[in-house]
Amino acid sequence: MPTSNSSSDRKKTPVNPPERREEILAVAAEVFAARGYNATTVRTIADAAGMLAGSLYYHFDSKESMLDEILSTFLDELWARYDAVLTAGLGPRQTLEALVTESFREIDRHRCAVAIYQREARHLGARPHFGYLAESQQRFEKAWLGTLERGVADEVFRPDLDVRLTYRFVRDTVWVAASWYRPGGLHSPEEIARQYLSMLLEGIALRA
Amino acid sequence: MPTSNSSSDRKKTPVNPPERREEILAVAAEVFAARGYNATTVRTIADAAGMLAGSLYYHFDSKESMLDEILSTFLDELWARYDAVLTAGLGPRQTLEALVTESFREIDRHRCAVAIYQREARHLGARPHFGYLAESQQRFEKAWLGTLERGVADEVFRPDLDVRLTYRFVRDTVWVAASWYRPGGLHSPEEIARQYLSMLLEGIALRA
Amino acid sequence: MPTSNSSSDRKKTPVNPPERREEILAVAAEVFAARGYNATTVRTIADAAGMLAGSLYYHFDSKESMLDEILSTFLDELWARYDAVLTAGLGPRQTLEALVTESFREIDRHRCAVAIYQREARHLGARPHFGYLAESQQRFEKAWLGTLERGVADEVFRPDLDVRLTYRFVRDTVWVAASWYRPGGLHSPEEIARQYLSMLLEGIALRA
Amino acid sequence: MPTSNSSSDRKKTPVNPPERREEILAVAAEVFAARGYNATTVRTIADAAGMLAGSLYYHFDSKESMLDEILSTFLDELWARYDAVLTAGLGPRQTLEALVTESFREIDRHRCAVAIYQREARHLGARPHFGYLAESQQRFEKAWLGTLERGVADEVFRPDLDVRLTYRFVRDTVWVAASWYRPGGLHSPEEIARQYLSMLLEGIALRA
DNA sequence: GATGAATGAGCGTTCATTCAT
DNA sequence: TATGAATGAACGCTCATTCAT
Repeated sequence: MPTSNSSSDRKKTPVNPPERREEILAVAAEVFAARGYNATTVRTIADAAGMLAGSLYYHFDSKESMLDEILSTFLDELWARYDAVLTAGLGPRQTLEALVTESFREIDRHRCAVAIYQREARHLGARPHFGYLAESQQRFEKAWLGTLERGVADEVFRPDLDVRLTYRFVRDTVWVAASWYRPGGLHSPEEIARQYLSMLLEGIALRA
Repeated sequence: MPTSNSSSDRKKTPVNPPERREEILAVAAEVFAARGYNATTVRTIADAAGMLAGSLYYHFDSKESMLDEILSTFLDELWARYDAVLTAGLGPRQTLEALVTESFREIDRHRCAVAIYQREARHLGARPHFGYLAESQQRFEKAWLGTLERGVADEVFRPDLDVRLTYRFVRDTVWVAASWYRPGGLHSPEEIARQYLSMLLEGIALRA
Repeated sequence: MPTSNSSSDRKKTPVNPPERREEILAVAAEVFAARGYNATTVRTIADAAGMLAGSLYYHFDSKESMLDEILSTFLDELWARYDAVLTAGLGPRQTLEALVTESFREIDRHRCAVAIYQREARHLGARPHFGYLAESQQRFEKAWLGTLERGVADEVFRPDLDVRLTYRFVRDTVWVAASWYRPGGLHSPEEIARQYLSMLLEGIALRA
Repeated sequence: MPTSNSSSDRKKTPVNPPERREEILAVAAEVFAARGYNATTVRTIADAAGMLAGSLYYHFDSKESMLDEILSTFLDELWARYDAVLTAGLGPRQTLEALVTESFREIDRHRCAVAIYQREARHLGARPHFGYLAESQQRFEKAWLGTLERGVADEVFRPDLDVRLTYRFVRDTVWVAASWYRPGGLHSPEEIARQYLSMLLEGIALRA
């Protein structure tokens, strides 16, 4: 189908300026993820983008606005996927599986943004402009905790589960994966999700 | 009564220097953990320690040397405990249980150091002076990976386990706990370890 | 009617370039006067002129060259008027009255240029390119001082006058008026001149 | 009188640290007055104070806080003197004379601050932190305008006076003097005041 | 004539560090 | 032991200016 082909081409050939912004943003995300936001200088970003520090300010208002755009773009997409899962009318186990899978997929697509989020969300959430980070955190907790609780109520998860503790364990394991995951490596996001879900649901002990 | 005298002196007049050092170090660990090493100024540490920034340099060579001492003290103690477990001749499941338990205990004792380690180890490991971080990382991997592999070989863990992936999941879940664990909270380290091990070994799904 | 036709064209299509220049110059003068030369960015001027900063450089060599043109245009006109007065063969009192009146008229016509001149002349005079500012200052002093001295010699001004001091007082009062004068306000330039001359010549005290 | 002598000495010998602040402030005022606040770099101030730019921040929060301290110190003193005059129960002519004299004295004491005030007050007044500048401006107008109006009512000033215009003329002449006055020059502040008052009250025209 | 994108110098400010007292 | 004052490098950012299109 040549039509869909040319439509995807349109996104890859550098026809229009807006792409420069996103190039810079990708570079910035990479550096923020590698060294931390505070430890990253705008000169480092500019170097990596092949320009001078001052030139960044033609495209962005500030270093912080780059961070903002990286994080909010990521969260917007994440929540689009999560909401699709949460409104699909799945049972608790299927919901859990879908959330885990989407999470690892998101790490695949936005590895840097996730890593930055992990590192900076807590202290950034305090600043008024980044209030959406704290909000997201709460929606997140509600989604996961609710799913676990529903699973216990529906008797698909163990009745003796400490759901708060379990929520934390799961949340951490999933997201921290951004710190070691490399796209194009041995495991696809779906494979990682499958492995993790197997461990989480069935445990690692061999059954008698 | 000379006993009570010397005891009250200890709090008012600086009898023995080592204590001042450790006070400062504890304060430094607290703020490093809260705000990140780079985002922490020596003035913040000094303020919290009730002195001026310059005065810290009587006790320490540099900001980095404080970080160094915090991390190496923690790792020394961690490895003392780990080595005790690893040389105790336990089976793989008991070894795993003991390592998890010791890890949560270590988080309880050195919460700040663990949090700092999590945040900074990767990029610090590159600097020659902090080579011991990378070394520790490797010993760590060997201990956990070996235990998992031994468990699979001994048929106490599932044969279909991807041990590398499992290692990463376990390592992350355990150590990231430092970011939310609060000493003196609802759960003791041992309780948290028990809950996590139950989840890890048996899974969260309800058995038929 | 070709006349009205060409007259309306002049406002819509850019027939002759010189007009664009002067539009920009007027805009620049306005913002230089309002915020000071140094505090004015070329972007501010360009915004107000409805173009991008870089585009200004098609019309002008530099920000400084705009300032230069504003000030020299103003001084050229000022001196044309002053010279007309000074060569008219008037007595000292009439000369003084005419200079004061022409000065307030000039403020009316070139308010911004006068305000800029007030603010920047002193430190600009040092730069070689703006030498004409210092020259103008000297011709200015000669004209006013000479008139005052002639007035004392001719016994139309008080013999106990400190002419240097009087010169400064008069000069300052006249030119600083540019900072509060608004064209089209309550008082015409001639009315202001009349009031000031009345005060200057007769004093404000009520005579017995 | 040795007592008054030693008391003035106490201000010149550099005994205590607070004086460093004021040295820097004096230097900053000098440079602000000479080149304008915006055009002055902190490096210029630091150079003139014999230190590096960063060192200024040990003594002051910011460049703006230096400006603030310069202006508010000046205004505090000015208003102390003005209030003394205004509450002394003098007649309008004596009040006018006293205000003019105090103003020139203030120029003598705080020449730089006055020059800075002249240049920057208008646009600074807009910023909330410098609201006191606008307030001062209003008190100022009230004091002078009131005195002139009282003088007209009491028939010591001419009945045909446009008091608003006269106020502006007087205000400008007095304060702009800061731009040419040099302490220790030919004329004392009192002498300048006497000359200006003579001109203002009696006029410069020779009486028949 | 004007734009979009970049340059490079310099700005106000921060901060780890030093050192005489 | 601790302080007060300074250093100097680097930081985020601004801005006059350039230039291919």
